[in-house]
Amino acid sequence: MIQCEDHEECILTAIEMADRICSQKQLKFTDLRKEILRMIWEGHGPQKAYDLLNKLQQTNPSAKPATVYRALDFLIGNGFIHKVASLNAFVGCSHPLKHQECYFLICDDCKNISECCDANITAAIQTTTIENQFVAKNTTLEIFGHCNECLNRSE
Amino acid sequence: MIQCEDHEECILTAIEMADRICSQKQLKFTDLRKEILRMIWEGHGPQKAYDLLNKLQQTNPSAKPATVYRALDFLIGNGFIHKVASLNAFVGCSHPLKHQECYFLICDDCKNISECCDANITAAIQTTTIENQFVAKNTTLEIFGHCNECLNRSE
DNA sequence: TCTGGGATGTTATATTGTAACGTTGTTGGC
DNA sequence: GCCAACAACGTTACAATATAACATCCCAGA
Ligand SMILES: [Zn+2]
Ligand SMILES: [Zn+2]
Ligand SMILES: [Zn+2]
Ligand SMILES: [Zn+2]
Repeated sequence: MIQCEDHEECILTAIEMADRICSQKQLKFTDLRKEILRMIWEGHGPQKAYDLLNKLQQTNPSAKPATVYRALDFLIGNGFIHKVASLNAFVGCSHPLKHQECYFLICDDCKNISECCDANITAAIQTTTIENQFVAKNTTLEIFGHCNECLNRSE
Repeated sequence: MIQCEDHEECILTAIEMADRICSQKQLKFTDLRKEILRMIWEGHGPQKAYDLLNKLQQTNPSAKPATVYRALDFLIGNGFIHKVASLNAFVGCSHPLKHQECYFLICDDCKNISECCDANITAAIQTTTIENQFVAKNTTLEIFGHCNECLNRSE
């Protein structure tokens, strides 16, 4: 999900954005890919591949793991979703054109996940990679802890 | 591995350090746990659980997945190794007392992995988490790309 | 010596992800 | 329109990663 007021609206926006980008880039935004993207956005947090498969099988009983994983590959490859490596789960990207690197805050309690793609972090990482004479291609930053809502609730 | 001149020396140092810390903390550094830690350090990069199991079975044919995973849990829990989430692999920690959070540079070519636990990155992350009113407990930062050696070699 | 709890053994199973190959469907050149 | 090429998808099988549950062992401390 990632911070929204009207989640239906939020889902639609994400799908329309993906639709537009696919048109521009001549990518095939098939029903299957759209359906998987919708299901990822519908969940309020990281979605697991086999949960997506189970949901998909309700409307498409012949769906198989490869069905889901191929759609996920497409969506990841084109920046519409991210894989959360620490969770083996997938989450929608709220700004698929802006960047490759997304950083995440993930609440251990409510599982809410939000992107926190701060330029200062990017700069600090870049400084360190340069110091280490390393050419970075891809960065995974996943910060686990407790979100404000859960902290307040537990007081 | 992580930067060393004499890797035998490097392995021994890591094991002795773990031994000392376990004594101090009254932890049981059993033969099995020591063996798994040694095997992780012997590899020059992230080690996979089932590769460790295969090696272990050469001397301990009755070893099972749980055998390895329990030792890994102990080693992770006490900071002697880290899990590299993006790779489903495990790597020795070069400074188990210093911190919980280790950042990694991982070469896509040679698979060499080095810790890059820079304070500036930590500070940048902290600033962002505070801005987001988030209390961080655990951070995964894995930077993939190409190391200096591999860049030079390919020129 | 007894005993409680941690470590390990053992079996089974859950979860996550890919390989390989066949079929379908679209698209663009002829 | 026809056909070749290629991408998407269907299908089967399997590989790779990880955990649950319960039994047994073993040692430190009462
Ligand atoms: Zn994103
Ligand atoms: Zn929360
Ligand atoms: Zn470390
Ligand atoms: Zn390299």
